[in-house]
Amino acid sequence: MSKEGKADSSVSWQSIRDTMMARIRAQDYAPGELIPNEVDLAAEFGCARATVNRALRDLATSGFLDRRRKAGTRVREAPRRKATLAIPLTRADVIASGARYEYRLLERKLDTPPPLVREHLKLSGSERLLRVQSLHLADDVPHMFEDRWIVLDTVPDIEDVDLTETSANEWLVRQAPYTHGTMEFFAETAGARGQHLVCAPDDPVMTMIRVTWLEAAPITLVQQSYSPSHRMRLDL
Amino acid sequence: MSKEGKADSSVSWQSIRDTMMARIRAQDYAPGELIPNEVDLAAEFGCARATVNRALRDLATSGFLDRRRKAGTRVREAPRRKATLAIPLTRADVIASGARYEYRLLERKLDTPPPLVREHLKLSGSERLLRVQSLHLADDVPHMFEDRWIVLDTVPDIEDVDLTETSANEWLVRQAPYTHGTMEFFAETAGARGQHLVCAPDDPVMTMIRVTWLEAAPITLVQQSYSPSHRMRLDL
DNA sequence: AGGATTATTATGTGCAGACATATTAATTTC
DNA sequence: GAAATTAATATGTCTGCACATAATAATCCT
Repeated sequence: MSKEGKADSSVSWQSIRDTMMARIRAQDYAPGELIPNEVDLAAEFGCARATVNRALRDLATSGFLDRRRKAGTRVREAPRRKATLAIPLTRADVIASGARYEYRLLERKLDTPPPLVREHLKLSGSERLLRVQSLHLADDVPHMFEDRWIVLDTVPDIEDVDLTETSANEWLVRQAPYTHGTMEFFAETAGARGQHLVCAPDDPVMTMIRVTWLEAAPITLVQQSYSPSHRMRLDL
Repeated sequence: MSKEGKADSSVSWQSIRDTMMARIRAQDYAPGELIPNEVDLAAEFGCARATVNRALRDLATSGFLDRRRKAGTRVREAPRRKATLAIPLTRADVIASGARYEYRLLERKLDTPPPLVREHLKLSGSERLLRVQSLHLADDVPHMFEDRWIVLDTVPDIEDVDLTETSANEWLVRQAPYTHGTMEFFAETAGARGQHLVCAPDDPVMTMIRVTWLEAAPITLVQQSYSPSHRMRLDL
């Protein structure tokens, strides 16, 4: 009983968020229904409207509330909850799992892309492309096979980088920030990659294709195939 | 030339965020380095500190900046960009893709879970479980096969729901909000599910296992296997 | 010198007030 | 009665100020 002079007299936006979240869960506010407006809630909680605003804004970006000016705030009927999937940084992910990480450059050469890659990267045909294939291991076991195409017109500097030590991904993440991109996940058979991933050609593997852009200029397309035993885990 | 009296005199937090983002991209602030503090930036932009704070906070949650009290704000060396993966609401997803959605209940019965399911849900053994298998179609083509276990002790109400019309997922999303959960993605062979997904037993399919909880009580475990042609797409 | 104590500083957050903006509701006009 | 105008309202955001908090830097004491 000592320092309840000031800080305790005001209410934190987190506590309001938690209280409102509990009410939504308990269906004190029915799904689809309007909740009290910010002024009323501020009066109820005994705080400024800005504090309520911060709490409700947070719940809205988390997908539990829908807010519109004048129309008010209502509880989402089917809360669209999202898991955040961080773009894989294989080295960090492997080390975080407690395993020893190793990277092996398999091939690096200027190459002509197949039609599918050209289409993904929206290439005109005159661009120079660097193709890099590599293998990432966890505790000496093959973890992921990577086949990458890099548009040298967009990131010319990478042509002089030694990719035997640093993976292309790590260099690009640091040196070539992208503005946007897309990811695709699907299952397919290992095929020839089974050789690198130490599995049969008809074993199922999870493959991710990622394309990144710097505004309108394509940077890289990478296809990563994970070892059959790998599972991608996400928290909700 | 009319209404530049007031609104224009203040700077929006979005414009500050965009300016700072451009500087990070252009490496005006080097990776790993401190950027000016909020007071200085506010002076530069001619706005209140709170406005700068909002902009920088946004960039921090997007993964481009690291902020610590007293230590200041610095540019992340390897920005950990995240894609938000919304939990699949199959009906909405199929319809959004422009296809006709159809749902078929295949089986619904009280059943005893195999050890793997029991382990995932941390069951003691005394719980009653409802097992629901269903097929979701897009334009009359099998899209996803679902095998679900529902813990009736946690959501007793679902025992009386007619699951021939409404899928268990849609009911649960609306009626049984969860506090947290996990998702796992991996590739496997279709096996017996090939019968429902109209593919060979050794065709590779992408499977997701999702477990959700209401505090410490398990709600449901669902295993969804997608048609071999399906690709999960995300924007970055 | 080493360790404990005391400033100092940058971010985090709260408040009251003001105006902006998007919508919806009410009202007027034809 | 339909269309156009006007009013009302809830959220969005900015300002200026104050104090809280965490972490570092400086200082003091032995």
